[in-house]
Amino acid sequence: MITVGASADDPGHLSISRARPELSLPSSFVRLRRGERLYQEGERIEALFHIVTGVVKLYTKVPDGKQHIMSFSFPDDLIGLAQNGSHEGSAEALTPVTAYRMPMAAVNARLRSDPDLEFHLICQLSHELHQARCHASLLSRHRATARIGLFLQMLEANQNAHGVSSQEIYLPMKRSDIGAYVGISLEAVGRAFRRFANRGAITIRNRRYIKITNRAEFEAAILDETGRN
Amino acid sequence: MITVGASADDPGHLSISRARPELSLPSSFVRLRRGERLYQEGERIEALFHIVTGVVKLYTKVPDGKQHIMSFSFPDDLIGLAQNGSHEGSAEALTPVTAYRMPMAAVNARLRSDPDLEFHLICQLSHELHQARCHASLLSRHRATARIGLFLQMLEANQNAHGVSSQEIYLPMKRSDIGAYVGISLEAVGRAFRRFANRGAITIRNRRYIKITNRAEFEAAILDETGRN
DNA sequence: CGAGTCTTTGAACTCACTCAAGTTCAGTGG
DNA sequence: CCACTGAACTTGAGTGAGTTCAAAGACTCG
Repeated sequence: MITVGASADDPGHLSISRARPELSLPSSFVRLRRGERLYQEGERIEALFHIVTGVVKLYTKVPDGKQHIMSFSFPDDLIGLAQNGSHEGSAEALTPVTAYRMPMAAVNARLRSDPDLEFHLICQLSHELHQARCHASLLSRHRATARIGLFLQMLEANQNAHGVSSQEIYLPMKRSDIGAYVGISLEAVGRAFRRFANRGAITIRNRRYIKITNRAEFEAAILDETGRN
Repeated sequence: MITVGASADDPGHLSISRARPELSLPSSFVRLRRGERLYQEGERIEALFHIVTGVVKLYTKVPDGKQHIMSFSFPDDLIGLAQNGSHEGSAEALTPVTAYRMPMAAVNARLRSDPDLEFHLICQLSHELHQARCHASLLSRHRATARIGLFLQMLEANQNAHGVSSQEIYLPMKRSDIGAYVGISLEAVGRAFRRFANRGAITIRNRRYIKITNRAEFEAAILDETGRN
C-alpha cells in the first residue's frame, strides 16, 4: 500500500512503497515470446508498459558491439519512461511476457491533473533509482565473486519482495546476460559461481536454479578481499 | 521551464526538464565549509536540501573501509530523498556550499495536495536516475581511460547545462574522490589523465582544471580498446 | 535423436592494483 | 616575503585476477 505523510510514531517520515498499480488508464494487453522486443533504443516513446508476468532486460549497445544491461525488470515494474521523447535503451523479453501497454498520450493527458498517477510515478522512479544505485555499487566492486554475490542478493531480495516462497534463486537470464549486467565476461560468471559452490556457500541445481546453502560462508565470500574491493 | 503533455510538433511526448525550483516551502538557508557534512548514513531524514552553490559528494562506506561515491551534486540539485525514513548515504561539502534546508514534515504535508511539487519531484528523480545510469554505464567499462573519459564527459555536460561558458572542465574533487566514483585507484586516475594528455587529447592546466584540446582524439582514446570494453 | 545454443574448462596475456618513494602544492607563521 | 609542513598528487616495480581465444562438454527443442 502506498503511504505518505505523517504517521503517529514517525512524524516526519516520507514512506514510499510501490503498490500494484491500479492505473485506470486506457491500455491494451500484450503478449511476447522469449527474445521479442518491446521497444528499441532511439525509437520514439509511444507507450509505457506495465509488466504483469515474465522478465525483461533493458540494455544499450556499447560502441564495441557488446551490450550493457541497465536492469532486469520484473512483474509490477513500469518500463519505457525517459527524460526526452525517445528510448534510452532497448527492452527484450527474457521469458514469455505479458504486459499492459498504455499510450503515452493518455499518460500525458492525465498527468498534471491526477495526483495519484504522479505519486505512482514517484514511487516507481524511487524504486528504479534504488535499483540503479545497487547496480552501481555492485559494479564498483573489483572482484568477480563480490559482484556475483551482490547480484544474487539483489535477485533474492526481489523474489522475496514478490512473495516467492522458494528457497532457490531463479536465474531467468543466461550467463552472458549476467556478465553484461555485472560487468564481467561470461566465463568469469561461471567461475564465480563455481567458487561459491566450492566453498559450500551455494548449490547449483542447474543453469537456472541455485540455492544459498550456507549464508555465513556466502557473505564471507563476498567480503573476502585480499586488499582489493 | 517544466513542460509536459502534448505539443503541436510532438504530440505524444513527455518532456521532463528540471526547472530552478520555486518551491514555496518553509526553508532555512544554510552555509557549509569544505569538508562539513549535511547528513550522515543511517541518520533519520529530517530535511531535504536544495543546493544553491557549491558541490556535494554523496557516498557510502564499504565494508573494507573505503568509500563508494554514489554521486556528485551540483547547484539546483535536491538531496536527501530516500525510500525509507533514513539516509542511504552521507553527504559532504567538497567546496563551500550554500543550500536551502526544507523540513521533511513540510514536504510531506504539502505533497499529495500539490501537483506542482509532485511534478518537481518526478523531474528531480528522473534526473538522478539518468545520472545513476550514466554512472553504471561508466563503471561497466573495464579500462581506466574509458572510465575517466566518460567521467569528464559527464562533468562537461553538467557544466554546459548550468551555462558555464568556460572551455575548461573544473574538477572540484580530489583524485581519490574521482577514483571512488569511477571505481579505480587514485594512481590509476592520474595515469589515465596522463594518457589523455600524452595523446594530445587534453591539456592539464593544474589539478583542478583540464581542457579537451582534441575532441576526436579524446573520443578515440575512450573507445581505443584492444578487444576489451 | 540431432543441431544449434549455451556453458564450462584451460592457457597465455594484460591492465589495474598495491606498496613505497619522490614531487608538487597550498596554507601558516615567523 | 619566504621557509616550513602536511596533504595531495605523481612515478615506478612487481603481482594477480579477469580477459581473450579456443575447444570440449551440456542442455534444449524441433
